[in-house]
Amino acid sequence: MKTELDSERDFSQQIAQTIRDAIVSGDLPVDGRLPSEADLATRFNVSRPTVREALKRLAAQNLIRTQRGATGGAFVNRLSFAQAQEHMVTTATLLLSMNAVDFETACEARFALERACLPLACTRRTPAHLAGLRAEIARQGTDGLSDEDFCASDVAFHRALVEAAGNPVLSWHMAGAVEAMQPLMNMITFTARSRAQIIARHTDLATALANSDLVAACAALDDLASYTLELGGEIRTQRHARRTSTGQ
Amino acid sequence: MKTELDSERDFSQQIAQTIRDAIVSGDLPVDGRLPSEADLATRFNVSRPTVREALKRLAAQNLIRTQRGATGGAFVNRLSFAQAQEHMVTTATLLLSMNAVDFETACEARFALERACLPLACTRRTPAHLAGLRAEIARQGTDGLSDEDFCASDVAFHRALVEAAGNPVLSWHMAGAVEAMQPLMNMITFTARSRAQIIARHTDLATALANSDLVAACAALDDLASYTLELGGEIRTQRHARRTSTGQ
DNA sequence: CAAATATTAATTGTCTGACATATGCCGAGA
DNA sequence: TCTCGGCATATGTCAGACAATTAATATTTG
Repeated sequence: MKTELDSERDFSQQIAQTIRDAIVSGDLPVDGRLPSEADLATRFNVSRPTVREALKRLAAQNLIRTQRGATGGAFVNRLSFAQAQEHMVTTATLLLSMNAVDFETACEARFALERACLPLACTRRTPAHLAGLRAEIARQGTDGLSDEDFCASDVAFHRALVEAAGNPVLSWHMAGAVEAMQPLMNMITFTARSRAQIIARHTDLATALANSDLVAACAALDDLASYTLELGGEIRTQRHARRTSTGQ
Repeated sequence: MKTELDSERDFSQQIAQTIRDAIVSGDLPVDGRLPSEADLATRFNVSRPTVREALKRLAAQNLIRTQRGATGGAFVNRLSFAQAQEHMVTTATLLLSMNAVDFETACEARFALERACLPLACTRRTPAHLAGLRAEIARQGTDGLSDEDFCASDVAFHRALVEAAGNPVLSWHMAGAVEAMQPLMNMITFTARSRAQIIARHTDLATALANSDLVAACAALDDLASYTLELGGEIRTQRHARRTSTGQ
C-alpha cells in the first residue's frame, strides 16, 4: 500500500483512495480489519483526525464499518445488495430531482427496464411470487387507502414483479429505477377511477405471469406505461395551469 | 434544520444525514453555500473536527465540494449524470466481485437491460449514432488489438447503442451494468475466431438499427448474448480444469 | 488618477494532546 | 469453577492552535 502523499491534494482524500483501491483489488479481504487509526496515522505520516476523515469517507460509501472497544477497529464491509440498492435509490432520486428530469423520461426508462424483466419472470415465477403480486393487488383495492400507501403498494408490486425474474443483479438495477420514481409518482392524486385502471392492469400482468404468457404480460405493461404517462401528463397540465393563473 | 443530536449514535453521521436531507429536500439549493465549519460546529454544538468528518462523508458522495480561502466553504454539488455513472460503476463492480456473482447472472442482467433499449434505439437512432457504432466495429477488426482494447471498444459499442435510445436515465442505468461487466469480460481471451463472431453480431445489430428493424436487432442481441455466455462458459471450464489439476 | 503592492479577514486543511467511552481479556477472589 | 473488577486497546469527541489559500481592502507609488 502506497504511503507517500502528494501535498498538493487533500491528504484525507488520497488516503481514502489508497484504502479503497486496496479493498477493490482484494488486497484487504472482506471482514478484514484495517490497521488502527493511530497505526494508519503513523504509516501515512499524518495526524489521527486526518486519518479519521479518510475513514469517514469510506464509511459513507459503506465500504467499511467501525467498532469501538478493545478488539474494535475498521472492518471491510461486504457490500450487500440491500445496501447497494439503498445507495442507488438515493443517488437516482437526487439525479432526477437535481437535473430536472421530466416525468416522461423517467417513466420511459423505468418501464423499458421493467419490460426487460418480463421474459425471465414469465419462465421463473414461482407460486410465492404470484401470491405476492396478488397480495399487493388486493391491498391496492382497499377502501380508504391514502395516495402514499397506494404508491408504496405499487412499488411493492413492481418490486415483486422484478424479483420474479430471479436475477439479483437485475433486481438491484430495477429497485433503483422504480423506487427513485416514487417521489414523482407521489405527486399524482389517484382518483378512484385511476386506481381501478391501474389495478386492472396489475391484475392482467399477474394473470399473464401466472399463465407464463409473455405477449399478454408485455401488453399489460405497455398499457400500464401509457396510462401512467397519461396521468403524469394531466398533472403537468394542472400544474402548468396553476402556474399560469398565479402569474408565475 | 434539526440541530439536536442523539448522543447514542455518531455525531458526524447524524450531522451528515441532516445536511443530506436538507440537500435532497431542496432546502439547500444547488451551488448554495453551507455555513462555515465553525458555524456548523456552533449550531450542532459539537467540535470542528466532528463537523469536518460529517462534511467529508458528504464529499465522498459528491454531494458537496469545498473551496479554501476568504469566500470559500462547502457548496452543494449538482449531481451530474457523469458523476453518478462513475459512482454506479464502482458500486456495481464491487457488488459483482464481493458477492461472487457468477458470469451467467451478470450476463443475463446486462443483456436483458440492453434489450430494453432496443425499441427506443430503433426509432430514435440518428446517423451520428450509427456512425459511432460502425466506428467501433471497425476498431474491433483492427489487427494486433489487445484483448483489453477489444473489450474497451466492446463497451464503447454498447454504450453507443444505449445512447441511441436517447434517454439519459436509461443510459445511466445501462452504463453501470455494461461497464461493471468489463472486469469479467477482460478475463476472456478473445481468439481471432471469437472476435470475428462478435464483430459479425455487432454488424448485424448496427444494420438492424439502421433499418429500424426491431426484430432483427433483438435477434442479433440474443445471438450475441448466447455467444457471450458460451465464451464465458469455456472460461469457467478451463479455470475449473486448472483448479482441479492443481488440486485446489 | 491609476496601477501595482501590501495588509487583512475569512475559511479550509492539518496538527497536537487530551479525555470520554466501549469492549474484550485476564487475573484475583469467592 | 465461576464471577467480578481492573487493564489494555480502540474509537468518539473536544479544545486550541497554526498553516495555507483566497478575496477584498487599504496603501503606496508612478
